[in-house]
Formats: sequence, C-alpha cells, structure tokens
Amino acid sequence: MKTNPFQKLVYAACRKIPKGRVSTYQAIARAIGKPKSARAVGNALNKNPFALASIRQDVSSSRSGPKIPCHRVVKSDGTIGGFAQGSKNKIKMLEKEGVKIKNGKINEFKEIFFKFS
DNA sequence: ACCATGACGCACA
DNA sequence: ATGTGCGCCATGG
Repeated sequence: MKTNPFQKLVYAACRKIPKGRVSTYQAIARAIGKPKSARAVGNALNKNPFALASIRQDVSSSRSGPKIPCHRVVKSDGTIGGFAQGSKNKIKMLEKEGVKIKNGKINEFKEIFFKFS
C-alpha cells in the first residue's frame, strides 16, 4: 500500500516516542498540525499495523530498522485504546517496556506521557 | 459527490 | 466513575 502523506506524518511522529513512554492519538494529531484528526490518526495506524514492509520503502534511505511503535499510542484519558493485534497484546508489549497498567489504565500516565513540543 | 466505518475526544447526564 | 451521544477526519466503495 502506498503510504500517503498523512500516514507518513503519523508514522514519523510515532517513531519519536521513546521506549517506556506513551503518547496519544490526539497528541500526534496536534503534532502533525491537524488537532481534530485524532480519529483519523488511529485509522492510519490501523491500516498499517506494524507497517514494516510498507514503511520500509519510505524510510529505507534513513533507517535500517523502521519500527513504528504504534503500541505506545493510547487514548487521551489514559486508557489503552485499540490495537490491530489485539489490545491485549498491546498491553503486554507496553508492560514489557516497563509501562505499568492497572485495569486497562496507564499508571502515572501524566508522568510517562511523551509530548511532541 | 455521498454514505459508511473506525486503534478518538469531549460534553453531558 | 460510567455510559451515551455527537462531532471530527481520512479512507474506501
């Protein structure tokens, strides 16, 4: 699938989220200059779950390992949100990175929240 | 161009 | 705190 400009922006933003931290769909929406498109952002991520092969085409020139940590993107209220591979798996991956989750909510959400300034 | 969908967000009750 | 409704926006048919 050809990555359209919108997706490129979304993925670019995603890549900046450090391990062990999280961000939100809305934050990304703002970061790419479309504050109201939070929903569309999720849509974009869903389309290319890990987008390994597809994205590779676009970033192959700059990155050797084009990982898009889309599992670090959660809802604004600190809940997990959806995930193409199952939100269950999403939680697992996050915990694996050190993110604590309690009853579907991120612990210390404000603290580990990554802002795109 | 119109309609339906969906990894969202916010206001309200 | 919990559930419902409605608005938003990028896709795809």
